[in-house]
Amino acid sequence: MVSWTGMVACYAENDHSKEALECFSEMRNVGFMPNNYTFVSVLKACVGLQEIGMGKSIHGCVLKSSYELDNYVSIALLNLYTDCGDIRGAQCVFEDIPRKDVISWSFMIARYAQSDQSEAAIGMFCQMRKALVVPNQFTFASLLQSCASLGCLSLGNQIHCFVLKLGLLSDVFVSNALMDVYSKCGIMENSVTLFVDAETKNEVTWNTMIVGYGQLGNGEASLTMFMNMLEQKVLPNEVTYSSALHACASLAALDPGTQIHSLTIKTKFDKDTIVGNALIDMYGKCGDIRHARLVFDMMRNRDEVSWNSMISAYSMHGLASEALRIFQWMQESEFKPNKLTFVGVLSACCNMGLLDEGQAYFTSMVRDYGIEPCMEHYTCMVWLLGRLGKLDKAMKLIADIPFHPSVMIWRALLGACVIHNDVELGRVAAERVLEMEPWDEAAYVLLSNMYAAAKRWGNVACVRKSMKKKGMKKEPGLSWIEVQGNTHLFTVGDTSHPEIRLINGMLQWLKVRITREGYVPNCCVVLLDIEDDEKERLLWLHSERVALAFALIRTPSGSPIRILKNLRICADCHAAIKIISKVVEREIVVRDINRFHHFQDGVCSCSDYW
DNA sequence: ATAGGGTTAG
Repeated sequence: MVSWTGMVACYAENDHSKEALECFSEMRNVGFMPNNYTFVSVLKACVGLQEIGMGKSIHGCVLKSSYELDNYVSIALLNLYTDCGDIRGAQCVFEDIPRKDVISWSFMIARYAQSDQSEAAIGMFCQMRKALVVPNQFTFASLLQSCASLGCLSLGNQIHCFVLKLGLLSDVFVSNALMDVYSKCGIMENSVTLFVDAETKNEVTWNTMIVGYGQLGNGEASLTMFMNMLEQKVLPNEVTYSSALHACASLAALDPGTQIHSLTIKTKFDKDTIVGNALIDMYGKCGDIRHARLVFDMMRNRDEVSWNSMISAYSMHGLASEALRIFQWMQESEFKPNKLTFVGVLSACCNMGLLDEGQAYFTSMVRDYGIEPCMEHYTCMVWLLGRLGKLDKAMKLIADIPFHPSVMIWRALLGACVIHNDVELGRVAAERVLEMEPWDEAAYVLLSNMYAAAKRWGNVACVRKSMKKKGMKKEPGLSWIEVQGNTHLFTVGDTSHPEIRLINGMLQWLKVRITREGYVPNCCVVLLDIEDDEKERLLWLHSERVALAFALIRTPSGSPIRILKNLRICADCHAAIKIISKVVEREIVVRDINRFHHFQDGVCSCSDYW
């Protein structure tokens, strides 16, 4: 009997699952009784072959055998059930274990945590404590994972104390998991403390910090962590690279992003699907749509995220036909469009004002793909209708939304009202926004702009007053560019730059040149109660123009210029930059709060619809 | 005699 068992075990251990199963059935045919070790080995082979049915029949054998459910066999069974997604089956096996030890408890907690059943994982831990079983580092690592995904700080603190009491903080898995809890709860200070005090650090330790900062929107800190990690000679893995690229994307930092891309090529991590997806996203968000597409084309193993990222990237750049071509191609591939795919597709239509197409995709999404529209889909449709001036239809759509409209929906409607000067509806939209987010300064500013456009200066003053009462200020218009690794930031009428005299000279020259090409200042965009020549002067102080002038001085001729700004680009700057792109023969990319504009040869990729 | 469990990402 021992030799039969030894054979089954040997096969199972060495990845010969098929032979293990054959050996097991032969053993039974010749009438030998399997023991615990035989069961463990053959169950392992079943999991390896995904032979769930076989596994369950062996479970039957185990129950019939004279052995009481052994802890080793029970773990093998738990593994079998959870591996085929039958966590309830596993729970039943677990309940029948006569003497549950720390390993069986920890196993169940781990599997609940991994299958997104955080509450169940925590429930198991409570039962475990009632059963007076002492948890170990494995238990805590899993428990903390659930705690992190729930973002439950009070529980995290309790577990932290417990960990300290048991002296388990020195375990790198436990301290990593605890750091993650604090970062998911938004308390990076605590994560930093743990990070600094950690006895042992591995690449996961660093990744947890990089990801933590990234998810809290602190791209700079995330990138700094990444650079420190390189300095400390800790080897990055695919998680590191994808997260660092994500930070670059959030900062629209093309240079660091490109450098990290080279690092991934050197280390071969560029072949990783998730890193590839992060590269598409990074290039897209940094304004380099051609490289985004290049990465997409070179990818060996795309997943749905790759397709979605490419569609969204094109959409962000106003290249609706490219976005829709990728969507078409996706449908011909093995991947099925999901919710996020349609967010990309609809926003592509939205960015180009393709009303019929947008409506058709919206209908098809529900009818052909069975996807229930979510808030993002409705936001696209409201903006699509509203932007085209169909404000009543947009309003009707909002009324038809089966759930409570989010602040994004009202913001979209408000934006459309501003463009079409619908003061009354705009006021309603602004009120809704401010009900939900009383500190939304953009809503106040848009409302005030609308009143100003209608020359209702009394209302303007009123809005300004209520802002002042709350101690809120208008978000200043900012533009920035990256030149040789340095970021240069400009505000409206900025005179603080050391090279301001050169910049002003360049602006003067540009003004003369584009006036000769037919530029006429559009003073309507200056919403102040002042004279036209003063308005004209103010237009030339807009931050994007100052940034552009600086870029023309400080970047090599012929290279593309990338400008980032925090607000929507104004109509006059748009007109001016179009002509400038022709005069200076440069490609000028401007990313405003919503999207990218590619100016070249006197035209913009947005076809003047934005 | 011998066999079992864990963290990070789009």
